[in-house]
Amino acid sequence: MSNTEIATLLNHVAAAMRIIDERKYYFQIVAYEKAADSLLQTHIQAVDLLREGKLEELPGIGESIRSHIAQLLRDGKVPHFEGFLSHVPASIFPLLDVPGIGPKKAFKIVHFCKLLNPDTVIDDVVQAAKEGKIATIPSFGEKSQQDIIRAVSEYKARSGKLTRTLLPMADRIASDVIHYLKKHRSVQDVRPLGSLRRKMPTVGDIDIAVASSDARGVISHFILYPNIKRVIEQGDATASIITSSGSQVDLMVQPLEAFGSLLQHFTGSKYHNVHLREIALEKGMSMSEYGIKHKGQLHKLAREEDVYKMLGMDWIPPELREDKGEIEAAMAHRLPSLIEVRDIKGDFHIHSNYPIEPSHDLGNHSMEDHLKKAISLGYEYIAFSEHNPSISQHSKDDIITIMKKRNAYIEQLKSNTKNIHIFSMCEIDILANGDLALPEEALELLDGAIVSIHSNLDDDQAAMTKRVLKGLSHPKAKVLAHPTGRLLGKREGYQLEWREIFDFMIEHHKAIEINAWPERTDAPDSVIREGIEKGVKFVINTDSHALEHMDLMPYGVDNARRGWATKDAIINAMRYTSVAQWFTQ
DNA sequence: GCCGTTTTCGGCCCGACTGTTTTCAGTCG
Repeated sequence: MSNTEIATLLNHVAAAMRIIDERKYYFQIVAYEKAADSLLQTHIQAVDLLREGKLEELPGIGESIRSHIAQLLRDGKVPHFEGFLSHVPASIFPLLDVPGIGPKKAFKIVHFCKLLNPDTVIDDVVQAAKEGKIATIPSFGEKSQQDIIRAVSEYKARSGKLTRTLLPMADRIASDVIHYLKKHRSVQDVRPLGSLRRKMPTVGDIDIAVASSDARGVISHFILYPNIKRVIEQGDATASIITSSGSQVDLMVQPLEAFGSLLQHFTGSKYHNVHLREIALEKGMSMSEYGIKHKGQLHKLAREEDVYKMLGMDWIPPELREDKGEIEAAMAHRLPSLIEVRDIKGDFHIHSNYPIEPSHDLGNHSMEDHLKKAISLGYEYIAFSEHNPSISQHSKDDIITIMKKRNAYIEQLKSNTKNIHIFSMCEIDILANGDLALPEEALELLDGAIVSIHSNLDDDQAAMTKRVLKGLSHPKAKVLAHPTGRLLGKREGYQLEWREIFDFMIEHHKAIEINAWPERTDAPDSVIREGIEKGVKFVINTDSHALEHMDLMPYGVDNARRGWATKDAIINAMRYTSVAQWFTQ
């Protein structure tokens, strides 16, 4: 049973408790929801955490929920959960995915209209609305009836698609809106916030903050944005729209003197903010997007640093604001000094168009072009890492010939190139049996190899771990690329026994890749964080198949920062001589 | 149900907006 499935169940139990008696169960509800979020945010499966006695280390999971999950994984069900779930029809749960419908509304609809089939309830509720039945339910009216029809239609239009947007696309949408907002004369500052500012790999709603003394004017301007589908809501200081591309954009406006508080509030995350406000309470303060109240007086804060300072802690980089220990670290003045884009001195994962005759895709541009680009990025070194020659279409001797020729080409390139160092690498498939898809004689020609899984992705965890470790055991294998194989919104990827992988990496001086490709962002931040704590080294690579892909490096750095990476944990933040030495270790 | 540099008991964030309400419930972030 996956973390996603367990989280869904916990959320369902919480929803049932809200319906049964929200006041009575209030703190259990909050606890269950937090535990569910916590499970969704880790890439390590609950069953593994449980086996290692580490499930309770997840924030929001204590003795009680741990034992329920243990029972769930053992027996497939938990009587304590079933007790709550039996009080509500199962047909309410699909409705909870429709924006604007929460547990209470879902229950009323299902109860009054007698819609009891979970498989058809989404369509049934639209039918009931069209027949005018929804408007007759107490506390519902004509408007809410129409809202439900529209909400379901929007929900169905995007079902099956990625409901969150990849970070670069969200960046583009945000910058269009920001460009438009700046046209309003009262706007003094505009910033993208929320998960966009925290650099999450996928972004839900796009949050934007504006500093202005004319909130109404800015909001009137905002809702006239040209690429708009509809206005969701509009108030005195906030508004939300849906763009024609289907993205929700939330706007908040505050005067410049309170902008620091707004930045802090709107950046989140939810649990980071909740934790900060609890600390404020302990200090006799109360904080919101308007400022910090202390002894009856509201202190408006123009700078975000001052919000944290007033609470007695250091400013926290947005990427860390997930309530995963960053607040404690900030209070102790022990926040890590995170890696930055300017620390990056090279890129190891570049697919040029050199005719290596691979089974996977070749790059679009020449090695020479990539070198120029690397120099323009200020790199000290670069590694070429085309896929190995196809083993199904070449004999062993063919492959060795191709690789010798490539090696000679790279040697020639080296002798003609100043200002940057070149490493000769390859991205080599780890075959189903754990062997590398390149003969020994060809491997010896390389400075090092990137190894990765591209086939038989459904091996189970133990088998996949064994396979990866076997692939990594060759002395030339230095980097494990995109180590979970996930593609955001498309596939989950495979599971590895991370502790075993980490130990092996440390002992044999190898590194795990942080793949900057936005659809991958692989390793995931939770894996990076745990690896970093153990002392594992990482490499941030773009996996470029074209020149412009080399510009994706900042997304890799973002993800490394979310994993609490400092520059001393990143191989390609080291100087050339150190990297060259690392290749020989 | 979780959690701890005042606590293993007694706390538990803060606000915006909408619709159907005459003063608030539900949803969202």
